[in-house]
Amino acid sequence: MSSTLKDIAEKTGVSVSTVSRVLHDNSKKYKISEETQEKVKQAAKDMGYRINTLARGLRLQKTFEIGLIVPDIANPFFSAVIKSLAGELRKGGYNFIVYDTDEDISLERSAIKSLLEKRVDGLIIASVGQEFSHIQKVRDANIPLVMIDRCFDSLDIDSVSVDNVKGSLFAVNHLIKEGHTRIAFIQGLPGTYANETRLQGYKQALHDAGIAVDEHLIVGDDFRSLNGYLETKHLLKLSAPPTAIFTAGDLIALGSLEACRENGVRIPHDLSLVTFDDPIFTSYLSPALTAIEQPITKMTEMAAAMLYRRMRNPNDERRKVLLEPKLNVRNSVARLSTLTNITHITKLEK
Amino acid sequence: MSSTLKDIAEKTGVSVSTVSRVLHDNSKKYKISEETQEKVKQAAKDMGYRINTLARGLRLQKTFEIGLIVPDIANPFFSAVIKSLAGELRKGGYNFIVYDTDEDISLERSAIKSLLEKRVDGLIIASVGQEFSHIQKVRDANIPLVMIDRCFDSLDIDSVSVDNVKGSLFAVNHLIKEGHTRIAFIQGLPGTYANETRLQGYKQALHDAGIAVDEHLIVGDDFRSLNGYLETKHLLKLSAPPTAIFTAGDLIALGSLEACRENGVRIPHDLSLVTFDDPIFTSYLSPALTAIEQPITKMTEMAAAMLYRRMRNPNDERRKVLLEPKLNVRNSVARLSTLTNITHITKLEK
DNA sequence: CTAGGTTGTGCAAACGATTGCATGATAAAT
DNA sequence: ATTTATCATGCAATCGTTTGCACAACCTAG
Repeated sequence: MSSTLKDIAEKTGVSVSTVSRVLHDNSKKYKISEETQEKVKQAAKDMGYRINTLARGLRLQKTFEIGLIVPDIANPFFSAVIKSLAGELRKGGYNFIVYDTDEDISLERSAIKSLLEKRVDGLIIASVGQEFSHIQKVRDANIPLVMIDRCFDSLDIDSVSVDNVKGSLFAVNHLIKEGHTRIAFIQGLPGTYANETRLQGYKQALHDAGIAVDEHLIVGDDFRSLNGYLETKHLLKLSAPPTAIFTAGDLIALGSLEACRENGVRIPHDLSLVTFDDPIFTSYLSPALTAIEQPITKMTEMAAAMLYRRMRNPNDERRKVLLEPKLNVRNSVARLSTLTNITHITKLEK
Repeated sequence: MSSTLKDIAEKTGVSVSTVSRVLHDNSKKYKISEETQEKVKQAAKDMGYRINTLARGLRLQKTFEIGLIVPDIANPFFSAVIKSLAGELRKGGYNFIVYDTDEDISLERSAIKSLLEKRVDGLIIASVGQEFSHIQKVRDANIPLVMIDRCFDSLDIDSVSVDNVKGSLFAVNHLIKEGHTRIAFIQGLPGTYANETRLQGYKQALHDAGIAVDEHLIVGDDFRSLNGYLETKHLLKLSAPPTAIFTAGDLIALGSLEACRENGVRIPHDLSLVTFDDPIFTSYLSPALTAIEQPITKMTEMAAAMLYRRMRNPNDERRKVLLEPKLNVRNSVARLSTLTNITHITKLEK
């Protein structure tokens, strides 16, 4: 179907080299005559020439492809990241290939393997977390790599993420300021960077306010909505239920909302809710959720910039960037007086 | 860094062919001795061998990659489609590469170009719509191709999409049954398959019920949320505003919700709302939205199956599959009596 | 008239893998 | 002892591009 340089060379009676230079070089460097250029270009058009990037990549040892690995494409946060990154990389002349690991570390490993086999020029990874030997290998193989959103403190790798500790502090302090003391935390996947740092911020906020951490109020094990649903049901059944819940991610919050609605628990009247992440729909929820927003555009701009830098200078010192999160106050948190707190508890115990 | 077959051959003292056969063939066919196999495999592991898919693809004229093109990754509907398709294709031994066209036909063209240059084995396209000469070219070049969600009636190409006309009928009939007659339609991008078919269903439902189509109630030009916001504001200002709005997509509905909230219009009390698409969060919105659900899993299963079939038998007759949509009734539609209708209008005119 | 420069083009190797067709070495059969 | 299978492996071409080097033809300056 698709013709090759050789086909065009035969048709026009010049050599393959010349055709290549006309079509892909800035052919001035080789001073091809106008006449030849025209002839070749015309033939290329007529014959529907289409460069073969496999051959080119093989020869050049460069593919102009960046690999991108995320834990969950369907998570609005990550789909926003992908979209934004796509634009960013296109500007730089790069294409990219996305892999979704479904929060599964073994899929993450095989995604990395696939991408390296494709000889991508660089990698941007939002890792599942938990474990990083496979990522260290990429680093050691000197393949340009930037971690985004999820990273490893103990690993010397370029990374850009939001200051999760600070985000949790914003969220929990807000709740405390509104009079809450029994604040539950529904976690995401334990052992992951995002989760551990968010948990750390949660604990620190309580600690700073002189509130004891109650381990019964720290629940959950997954960033998906089912986890939020189940754990909220569980929390509501506690003999001393929380007056507020802080969720580690947007999907968890959705699950939590569903559980509340099923149980007739009104937010914020009966229970306050704050969540990490702030996708487009939070402000349309019932009620509009108070949430921690991450600066996605800034994140992807920085990630792309860092990757370019690393591709140019493989041996610069590595950097870890922490960006500032933002608290968006909406209508899911109620001010708590001791009185309403008590009636609230009694009501739930019915 | 990464070693090649040649490196391993030199190290182990056998030929490149043998190494290749051990590592990639089911090496029984060539009866390589156990001893050699062990030696080669060990060396491969030691030297960190990693196949070069560029070289392999070049030689085999097959890449095991499928290209996927969607109009908007960040649209929950499409991110669900991508996710689902990823799993489906993985099962078949294929990887895939996604391009986001941002609802821009020129980006769609260049996405196709890129993917063909990468020599993907097949293409799945959710086209922006509007125009299809570039798609016809793919077809004519005999590259396996399936259209998903968005397709062209006049083009003989495998496609799978939901029955949009029927979806609109479900939605609008539901509104009519609840007593609505002034029903507005906020469109997506005009000229696209999804939009035109949904519009057609809208008109047909009104027609079947003997309600005249009022062109003033057909507004909008884009599938994004800003469109929903602006057009809703516009509709609310009409001297005879609608009692119900049907939106052509989920993001439009979000924008519509925002406009209503800003204007103090309560849903469903003051205005009823139904939308096409039913992403995870619709049931958590305020109020939970009555929506038309598309069978995403079935769509992607069929798309993958059709693509495999086309890759095997390039000349089978082409098929167009229409899947059944589903109406999910929630709380965004109110039953309308003439009386409330009037008070409603008066209120809005304040 | 010759040394040296410019212009326009081609040769051939290289990138890394695959595979049909030998081939040489044993083993089995006549 | 000779033919015939079977086994294990190697040779070399091929996929489509890129690019350093060579070279022929012409021009220019001394």
